[in-house]
Amino acid sequence: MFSKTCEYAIRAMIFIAQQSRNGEKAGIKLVVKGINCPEHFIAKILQELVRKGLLLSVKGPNGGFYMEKPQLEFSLADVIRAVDGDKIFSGCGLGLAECSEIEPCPIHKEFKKIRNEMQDMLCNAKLGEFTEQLDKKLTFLK
Amino acid sequence: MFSKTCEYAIRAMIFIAQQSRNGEKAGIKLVVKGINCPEHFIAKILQELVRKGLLLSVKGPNGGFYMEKPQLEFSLADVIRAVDGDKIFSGCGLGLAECSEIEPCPIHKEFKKIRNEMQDMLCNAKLGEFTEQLDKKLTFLK
DNA sequence: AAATTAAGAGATAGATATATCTTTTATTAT
DNA sequence: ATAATAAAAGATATATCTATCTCTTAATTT
Repeated sequence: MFSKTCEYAIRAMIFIAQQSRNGEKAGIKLVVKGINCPEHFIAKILQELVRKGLLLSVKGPNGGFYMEKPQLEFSLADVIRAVDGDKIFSGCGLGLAECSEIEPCPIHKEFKKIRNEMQDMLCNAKLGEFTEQLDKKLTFLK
Repeated sequence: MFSKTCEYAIRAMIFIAQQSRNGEKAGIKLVVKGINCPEHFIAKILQELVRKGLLLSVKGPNGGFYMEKPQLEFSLADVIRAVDGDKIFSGCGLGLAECSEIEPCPIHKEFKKIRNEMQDMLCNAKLGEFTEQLDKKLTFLK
């Protein structure tokens, strides 16, 4: 569904959101421990997300990645769009370049319905929303 | 969503189903014209689908790919499973190996719902079902 | 039987995604 | 100021996906 990059990104962002809501910054090694992923790879991804403003960071001792109110309001859809672009939300299921209402592929309508549901779900899922269930160990990131 | 391989496979299979229902075999060049894809690449894919029994073929003059009743009954889900495996139907949205009801990722439930809808849709879409709308040029494969 | 046609099979090439390594820059603490 | 820390950046390696090429095998037509 999503690229590996995007999966790591979502998990890391939810993890960092959790840490941030609990008043902590997360260094890269803590992120790796928290979501179980390759260190250098997630580092690259987080760099990109910082550059795009979805995430904050500070260098040096006690540095790390963190979020403030505005970042905690970003949705999973925002993360996905930043990493994978929006082809998952808008592209044709059968890969047709010209697929549209006017020139639809055979599953255009059905696909659109499901994609819209997915998009709604992902747009409504804010990064800061997952903290409690994670703290209570009702859900997991690794 | 699906791999390029899978997109080509679905389009080719729907195209061949259309030809078959209209009493024709489709050679590889006709398939390429019908769905606009790389010739050698789709050839490989169709080989595989023949091997797996989702498609029939004959060599030599007037040969080509075709389907009979049983093949026309296969669903898009069958094609997808043959090409991409069933990770799309069963894998965790965030890539967790152990994700399950017992140890769910934060979006397990929501994802499952959408995936199930997609699976239903793809299981109910039989290859032989698209012929009429394609013949009438209400839908398109390229 | 010979020539032609078209799929099957295997090998190779190119592009993209995934992962790792090294060096640099910014921040903090001493 | 200096040393230590941690992210940023750039370069490189590996794997997988996508695409192409060549040769072989099977079937048909003449």
